[in-house]
Amino acid sequence: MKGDRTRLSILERAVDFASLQGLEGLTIGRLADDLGMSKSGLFAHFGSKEELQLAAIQAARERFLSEVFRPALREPRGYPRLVAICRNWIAYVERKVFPGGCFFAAASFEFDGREGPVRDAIAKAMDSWVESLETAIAKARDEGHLDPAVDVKQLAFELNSLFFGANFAYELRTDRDALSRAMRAIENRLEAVRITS
Amino acid sequence: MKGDRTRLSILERAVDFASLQGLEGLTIGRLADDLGMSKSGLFAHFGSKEELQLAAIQAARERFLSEVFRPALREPRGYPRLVAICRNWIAYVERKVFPGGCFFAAASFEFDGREGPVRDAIAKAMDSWVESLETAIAKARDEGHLDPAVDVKQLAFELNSLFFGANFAYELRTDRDALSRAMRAIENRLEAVRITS
DNA sequence: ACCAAAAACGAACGTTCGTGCTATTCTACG
DNA sequence: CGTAGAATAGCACGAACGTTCGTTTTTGGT
Repeated sequence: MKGDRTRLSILERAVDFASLQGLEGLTIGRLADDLGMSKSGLFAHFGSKEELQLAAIQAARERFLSEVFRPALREPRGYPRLVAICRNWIAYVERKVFPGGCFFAAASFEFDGREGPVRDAIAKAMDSWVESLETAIAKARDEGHLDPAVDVKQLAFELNSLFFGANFAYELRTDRDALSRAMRAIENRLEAVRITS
Repeated sequence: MKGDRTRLSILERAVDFASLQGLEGLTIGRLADDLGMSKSGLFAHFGSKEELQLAAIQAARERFLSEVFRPALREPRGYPRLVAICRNWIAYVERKVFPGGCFFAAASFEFDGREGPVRDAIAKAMDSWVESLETAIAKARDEGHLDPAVDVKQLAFELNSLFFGANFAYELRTDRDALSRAMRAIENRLEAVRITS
């Protein structure tokens, strides 16, 4: 179906737009103009702005997974894979996978004070991401690469915080050193609980 | 002047609104309704929405300083003051000084992809905040409370990242443990470079 | 108590928003 | 090919947006 292809290309642009202007600032008229199509033609693909937002979140998730998470699965289980996830995250900001910086960091701070399905979808996506991080840490521990006493949730919290801090300093403050600083902090934190036999 | 009083009460509400709906989602009509005054009456105080946003940023800055930074000045210079700043930051999220979570974290991620005076004002406010953090660290080092070899910018980056991570987990994920986790990470990080004589 | 100045109001502007409808164009299968 | 059904366009709507303007109310010094 042609509609499916169109829908996908709409969502790709929608995700880019949203990373720059926010999910609420994402507007059907501007998006349609940018794609050279009519408001109503675009609108018909989703039926409501909320559905467009929800679809954009899923599309962003897909892009994120294929840029950050899935490539890391090529690395050996345990510590190497955990480090690869972190490295990929930093690279994902540097390569501007989303032109306005991390889509999910922006969406998280945009919707944390609101209610409704969009907020819930973002919260769910972030829960799933943090959970993946925790799983990667737990696997590294179970493989004997990390101190068995490591606090999995605590470490995942700290790594994720560093990701957000990196995105902030890189995007808003245009601090060129932000990403290397983040990577250094991550490596130090991981080395502290690493077991090298 | 009565106008000054009105202006201040407008800004207090504007800042609360913005922390919930974003600085762009902050709307003159809704704000006027909420305050029981007319759109045009409110508008006249600022002359444009952009001026309202800029004034709201300054008002938020004032609230932040008096809740987080200034109280810490009562603590002795050096390590105690640095820890007080961190503690106050965590408490400031817990006490919901801004009802939608940290105003500046939200504004940073909302405007990092944009251009113009509002973005610049936010960037300036954040530069100044990070600088204050760096100064507090440098003072603690100079007082002999921290390892003289401590990387000031690196440590400030990491502390700030943990603040953002705490706000994220507390507000979006409604993780009750987020703040204690952040505080634990901060304390561990500071203890690692502390000099106890 | 008066009166100029300051503050607030009410109505309207042009624009853009999301959303419905109906008509037209395209697409893909028989 | 032809044609049913999908895809897109066109147009209109009501609401909300920021903004302007002329008028009315309130304020505070004399």
